[in-house]
Amino acid sequence: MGAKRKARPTAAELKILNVIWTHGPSTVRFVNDRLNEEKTPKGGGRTIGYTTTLKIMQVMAEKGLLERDESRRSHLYGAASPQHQVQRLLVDRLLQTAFGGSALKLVMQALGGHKAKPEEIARIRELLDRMEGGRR
Amino acid sequence: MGAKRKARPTAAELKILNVIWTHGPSTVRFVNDRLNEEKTPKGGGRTIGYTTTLKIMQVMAEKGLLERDESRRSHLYGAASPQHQVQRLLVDRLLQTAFGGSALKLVMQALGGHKAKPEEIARIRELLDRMEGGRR
DNA sequence: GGAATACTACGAAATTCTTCGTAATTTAAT
DNA sequence: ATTAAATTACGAAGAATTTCGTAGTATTCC
Repeated sequence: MGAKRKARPTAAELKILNVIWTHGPSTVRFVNDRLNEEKTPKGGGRTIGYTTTLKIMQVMAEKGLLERDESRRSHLYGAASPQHQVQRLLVDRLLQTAFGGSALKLVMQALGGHKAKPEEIARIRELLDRMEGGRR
Repeated sequence: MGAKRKARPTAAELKILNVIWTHGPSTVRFVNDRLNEEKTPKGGGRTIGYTTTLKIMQVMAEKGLLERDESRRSHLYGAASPQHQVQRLLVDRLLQTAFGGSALKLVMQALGGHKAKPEEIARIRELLDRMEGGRR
């Protein structure tokens, strides 16, 4: 057992995880560049310092959110848990803290505020069918 | 100007909001009692101090999350925003930070991990029907 | 080799969140 | 009226998060 705690990623940590989930194991430099190339529609176009990203990623490795490969000069950090697992954790957390455990209400909120594409709606219907039918 | 809109409630603040959403405008004493009467199935049954709850609620009033009625000796705190509005905010935030804006994926996660009751599934179908413009 | 470059390690400041202790004030009890 | 109880105000400590600066170490380039 190494890093199996229920570490909940913070906002900054999630941004980093998103980069790594998208691009795979990455160096600090790469992640920092991705974070900074985001457009800032609002005035605050502040760039994140390299050592800031470094530090957070080091902390994440300690927490068990990332795994570090030190075999090369520039360490490679990979996600310790797959994206869907962390998403599940966050959804469950939100479910408990803000929706009293009612997945239905959460779903209604998620769908209610966005005009889902017909295709998405179809996908959800399929999911519902499968859940109901019990076969799969 | 004093009450800022964008205020996102923290974990502790959300617990307080849940009490107030459920019971309506409440005193600090009442909220604190509700928070402490929760059973802690696991070891850490530590009680929250009265002044802790008081302080957080005062801060929440400053942030604009709660509104305070000082007409009586024991101040009454009410929610500044309806539950659904805050839920929407939190869902949107999660959508952006962890699901890349895809409501579909969030919904799949929310539904995937829970055996929804047939009734809930039916409700969601209704919602989908309405989203598609009533016809189908 | 020596200078410039790139990266990690370390520590600490700044912020926010959470927690209380203490003092002051008001209400209730005796 | 005095004492006791309850409540608010204030401030501050502790913890977690986010931010860097500086120093040290390795790599690359004349």
